[in-house]
Amino acid sequence: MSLLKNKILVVASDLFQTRGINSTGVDTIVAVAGTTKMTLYKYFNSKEALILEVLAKGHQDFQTWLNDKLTTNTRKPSEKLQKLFDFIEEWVTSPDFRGMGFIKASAEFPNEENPIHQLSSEQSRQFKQYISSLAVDAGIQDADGLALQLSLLFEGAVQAEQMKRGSGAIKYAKKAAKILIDGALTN
Amino acid sequence: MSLLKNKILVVASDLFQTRGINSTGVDTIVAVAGTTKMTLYKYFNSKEALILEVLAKGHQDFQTWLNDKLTTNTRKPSEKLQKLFDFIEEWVTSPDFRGMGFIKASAEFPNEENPIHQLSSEQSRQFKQYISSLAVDAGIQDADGLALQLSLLFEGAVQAEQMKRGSGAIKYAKKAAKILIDGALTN
DNA sequence: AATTACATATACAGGTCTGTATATAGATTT
DNA sequence: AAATCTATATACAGACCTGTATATGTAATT
Repeated sequence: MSLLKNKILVVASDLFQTRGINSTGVDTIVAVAGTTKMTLYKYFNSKEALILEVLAKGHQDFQTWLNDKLTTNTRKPSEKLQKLFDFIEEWVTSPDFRGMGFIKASAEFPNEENPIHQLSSEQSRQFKQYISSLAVDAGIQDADGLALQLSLLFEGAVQAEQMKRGSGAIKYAKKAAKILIDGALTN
Repeated sequence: MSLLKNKILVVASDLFQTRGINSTGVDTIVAVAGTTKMTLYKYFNSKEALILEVLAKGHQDFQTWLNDKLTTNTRKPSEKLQKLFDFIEEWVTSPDFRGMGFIKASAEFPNEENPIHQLSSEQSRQFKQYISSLAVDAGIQDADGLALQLSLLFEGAVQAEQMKRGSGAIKYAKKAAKILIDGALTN
């Protein structure tokens, strides 16, 4: 991928998260990225296409990062589930944390027929599915149910952290997750 | 309050939730409300002032509704806490449900210095405080901690329901809430 | 009947937005 | 040296946005 294209994606992602998607014009993006609109529209057919790529990249980066963390630092399958929120905490409390793309995007584009909303919804589904696979490996019966509950805690904590940095919500999300996981494991 | 002003508030609230705040122009609002911009700007100094009033009214209506439900249908303090998510489920699954105002608003206005963001943040804090007071009455030690966890579940479920109607997230949020509450009560 | 209060109708100023058109500069390749 | 590729610089069309100015209508009150 072109260096410039990547720069545009990185800058756009940051601006979307910190200022909102609709509030961020392409003029601002190219100014911060140090390029021009002509170049942006060479790599992206429209602003919507740019948004979709930003979302896709953000989700992919997060999933890759999380999966690497889990496979590198755990051995037993049940361990993955229990350490999940440790890594999520690491991610949320990092200074670079800017929120979860699909959460904000779905709020800014509430219409269910909007492509951006649909991608957000799909990413949320995939993340839940990923947690569910961890739960299945850990031998949990209602894996989808637990995955849904954990993803609620996750999305709630990210939401809280987006609303007020340093809220400490993730600490309590972690505690709640532990209770729910332990309960599901002993059943 | 003037009938027209109320009509504008109701229409604006609905449009903000279903199409997004930034994507909804005042022209659309007055067209749907069956009035004109002159009237709108007589009752509201600016679009921002309208947004703030819509948020305030939405939060007040919800809090009033919830509090009435709880005081009418419960006797013991601990009962309130346990029935909390029953009424939240009733609210979320109602056909009129359009999401929680402050969740979407904080996503569309991420800047912490923005008045709309600040009001959203304050409303989130107040709701958490309300749950905490229920927990205190129920004799729970770490009332604030449990309240935070329950509000995470709540915001996560609302987020999930906004993203995909009929996701059933609230059912599992309810189960998770029961586990957390029971655990906190027996400590 | 005249005044007052409220709402409508319409137009527009000034700004911002997306997306494109045109011309230019620099670097690499042939 | 000429051609090609990539990016820049700049301007602009067309649409939409907020907020206001002006003129008109209509109902209630005095």
